[in-house]
Amino acid sequence: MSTPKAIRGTQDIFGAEAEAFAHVVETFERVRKLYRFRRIEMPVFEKTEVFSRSIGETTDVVSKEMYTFDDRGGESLTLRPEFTAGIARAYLTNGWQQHAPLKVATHGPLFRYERPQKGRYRQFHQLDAEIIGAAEPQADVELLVLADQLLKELGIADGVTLMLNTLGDGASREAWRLALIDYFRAVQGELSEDSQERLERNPLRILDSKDPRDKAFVADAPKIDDFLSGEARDFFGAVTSGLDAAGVAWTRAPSLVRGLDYYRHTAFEFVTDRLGAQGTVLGGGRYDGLMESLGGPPTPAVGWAAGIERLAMLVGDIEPKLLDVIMAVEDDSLIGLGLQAQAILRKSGFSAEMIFSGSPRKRFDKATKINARVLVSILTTNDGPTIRSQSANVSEVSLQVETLLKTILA
RNA sequence: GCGAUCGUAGCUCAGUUGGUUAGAGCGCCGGUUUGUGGUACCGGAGGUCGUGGGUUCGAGACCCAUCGAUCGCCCCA
Repeated sequence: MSTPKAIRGTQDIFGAEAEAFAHVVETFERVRKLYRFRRIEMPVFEKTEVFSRSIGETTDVVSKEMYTFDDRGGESLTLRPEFTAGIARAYLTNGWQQHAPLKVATHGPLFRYERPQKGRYRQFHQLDAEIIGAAEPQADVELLVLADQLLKELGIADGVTLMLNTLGDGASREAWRLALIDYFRAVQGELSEDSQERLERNPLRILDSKDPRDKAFVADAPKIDDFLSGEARDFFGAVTSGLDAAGVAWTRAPSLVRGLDYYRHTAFEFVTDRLGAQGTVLGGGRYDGLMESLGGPPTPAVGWAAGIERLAMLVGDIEPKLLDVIMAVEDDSLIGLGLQAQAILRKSGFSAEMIFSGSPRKRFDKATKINARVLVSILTTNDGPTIRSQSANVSEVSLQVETLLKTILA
């Protein structure tokens, strides 16, 4: 009988990596509460149109990366490739408008059919924070300050830079897009094959091409700043001055664009060079047009998502807290005594583990190999059942543990 | 979807130009020793060499396909 293999691009996370993963999530939960973002839980799948209508039919995510299937009733469903669309749908279908402006946060698995590589998986995990129903630039600022504090508390802010741009309002963005098409079409033959194709589908994407043939032209390409309406310029100015006031460092990235169609105004990425090709660790922006694409009223909103795996890689190994007590039961007739001691210790708030299998003579040796504050052996001596404990360093914990253990045989 | 590198024991790996019964360390199990903060020695279990074809007298090694991993492209968090 052969054992079924895990699905390509999925991960079974264990040990130090799992601890780092949990640390990222726990830190996010702690920080998000400081900013009063409310926790929400979302379904992992939605009707396919939730994503296709909001993210954009022509995007790579929708056109070739979604896990889409018909359920038994013949309805087309899709495993969520991102959080934002589902949250927008929930906002509309649950009447969450009554809570606007609504600050929400969640985290969990997402699914995209991509070629796995470093920091990229088919089932991956993100943190997500959104503010829905707030048109003010202060909402953008709050979200970015939250992101900045999260990275700082994870201890990885030093290697990560906030790249910031504005895409302008709908009209600004469209005028810029047309100017880019004009500009690049003139040199179309000299662009990379990928960019020649992008020219039709998503010309903004040419701006962050890595191909040197494209980079030569990107430098002199039309700048969004020349197409911004006065209102859009003021909005971006308010975001940047807000960040300055809050002490968040940022770098203007005039060619930073977003891959999804719904973004307007503020667009940002926190990037690092420590993760190879997958350098974006947290990204997002304002998506004022999204609610309308789902049939809702015009609703301003901003949000971001962060890759938990990528953050965990930057955080590095997190060692679990040192074990308080390791016990070796060196006599099978005393296992009950060991269980009693273990229960008392754990109920008193100390972590404890017990070795009671294998050769009785080797149990103590095994116990010594496990790093713990207190080493306890339970054995039979001339005085009968005996509990001995010792610790490398006398500490509050070791004293309390010894006191507890003394009560057992007393 | 495209390219490159790689798949040998639970883990890390060795295995010569193709040549007997595929090895080591760690880990695991047992024994002896030691006798209380990581002792030493002896023994044991564990492998259809990712999978399927092919070449050959003979394949872990060579060829093809396939699955998977890794790193890029692309995409994105």
